[in-house]
Amino acid sequence: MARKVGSVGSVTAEAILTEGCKLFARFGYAAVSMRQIAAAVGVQASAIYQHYPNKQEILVAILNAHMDALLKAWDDEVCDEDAAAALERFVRFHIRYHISRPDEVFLSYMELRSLEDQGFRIIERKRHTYESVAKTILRHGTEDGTFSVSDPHVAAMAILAMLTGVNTWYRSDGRLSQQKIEELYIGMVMGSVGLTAAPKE
Amino acid sequence: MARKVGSVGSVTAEAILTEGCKLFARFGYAAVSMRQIAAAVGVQASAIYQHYPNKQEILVAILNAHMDALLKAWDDEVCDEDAAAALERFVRFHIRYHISRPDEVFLSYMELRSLEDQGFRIIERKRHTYESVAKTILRHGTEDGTFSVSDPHVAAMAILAMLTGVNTWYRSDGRLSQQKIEELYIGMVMGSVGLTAAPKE
DNA sequence: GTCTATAAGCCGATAGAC
DNA sequence: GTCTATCGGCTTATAGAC
Repeated sequence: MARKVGSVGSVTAEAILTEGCKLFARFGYAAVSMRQIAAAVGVQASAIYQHYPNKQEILVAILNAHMDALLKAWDDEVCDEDAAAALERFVRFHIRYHISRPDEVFLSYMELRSLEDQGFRIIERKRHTYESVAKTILRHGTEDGTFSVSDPHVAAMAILAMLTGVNTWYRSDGRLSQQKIEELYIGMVMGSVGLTAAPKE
Repeated sequence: MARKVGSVGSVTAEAILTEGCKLFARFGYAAVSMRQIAAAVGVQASAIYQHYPNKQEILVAILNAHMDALLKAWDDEVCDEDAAAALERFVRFHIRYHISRPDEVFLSYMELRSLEDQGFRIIERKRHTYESVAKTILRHGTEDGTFSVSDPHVAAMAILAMLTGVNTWYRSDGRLSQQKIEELYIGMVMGSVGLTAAPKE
């Protein structure tokens, strides 16, 4: 298991995040020891401190990377279109992205409480930025008369919770394909903002 | 702090659940020590073992009591009515009940992973029973033509996630009254199952 | 960059006095 | 029913060899 010779630091640093994410999601931040993470990576616990100053910074790095990747992925996807098409695109994007990273998603919802002051503020702000994506789509669609929404903020929070909830029951070998799930949720989301028919089909 | 004389065991047993719930919700099950719980109750750690055989059983007792109270509260509320009225009643009930017990709700979603085999199965089953309440309302309403729902199971999970999500942002001193929140969510839920107008107003 | 060894302290749980 | 005292084990983090 020793990798003393020929080991590459950046590989270890990356593996610490990958294995830490899996373990934190499975057992909870507080329940996972540095020894457990080290064992999963294939090094001794003390080697971790070459890459992260303490356990807390591992969690911060995982959540930061997740939020940055999420925001970047949406930036790559977004384009100019009407409100209904934008909402449909967002629903598909959110479901697809969140289903593909269940551990990171679970962590970023459940372990915010394990973050200390500065890390908490940074992650919370990035989360808020992502929530604003949904809120902005809903506000624009409401202002131009496409949607019938009383409170865009509440509607955004409701829709985000609904979509993220897929992760609690989705199984890749389950009854429904990802495509089918996207369509079911698009139907419900569109209905919830006052649109009766799906924009396509 | 000692209560050696005149202490009543059942009061301590109850306080352990109350304080344990607060602490577990705030810091996570694994991060809370028996000493912390004991300090919050006002006894020494060893006194806890008079009431619960170990830490795990405290968590099980908290979650069991929560699920039993939730199912009982719905049983007291339910009555014979049409599907739209039943769904509206359920939405109001779920929001009201969950807002009033944020710690228990957070725990029952986040610390399922901290439960060992038997406790997990018991709690999971009670959760499933509660999910069936929503599912049954949606299935009946779909069968009699009230709702337009493609998949009652997915719709139930989506609606439950949306409603439970209120707890992530609700503040009792916030912009919106509980009454107003219920109405906003009823509007969105009704829309998501294909009903355009609210049954009242 | 990773190792071994270790410091200093908290953990869950138990024994026995009152 | 609660206390004090304690056991063995595991924790985060550091020091110094290679």
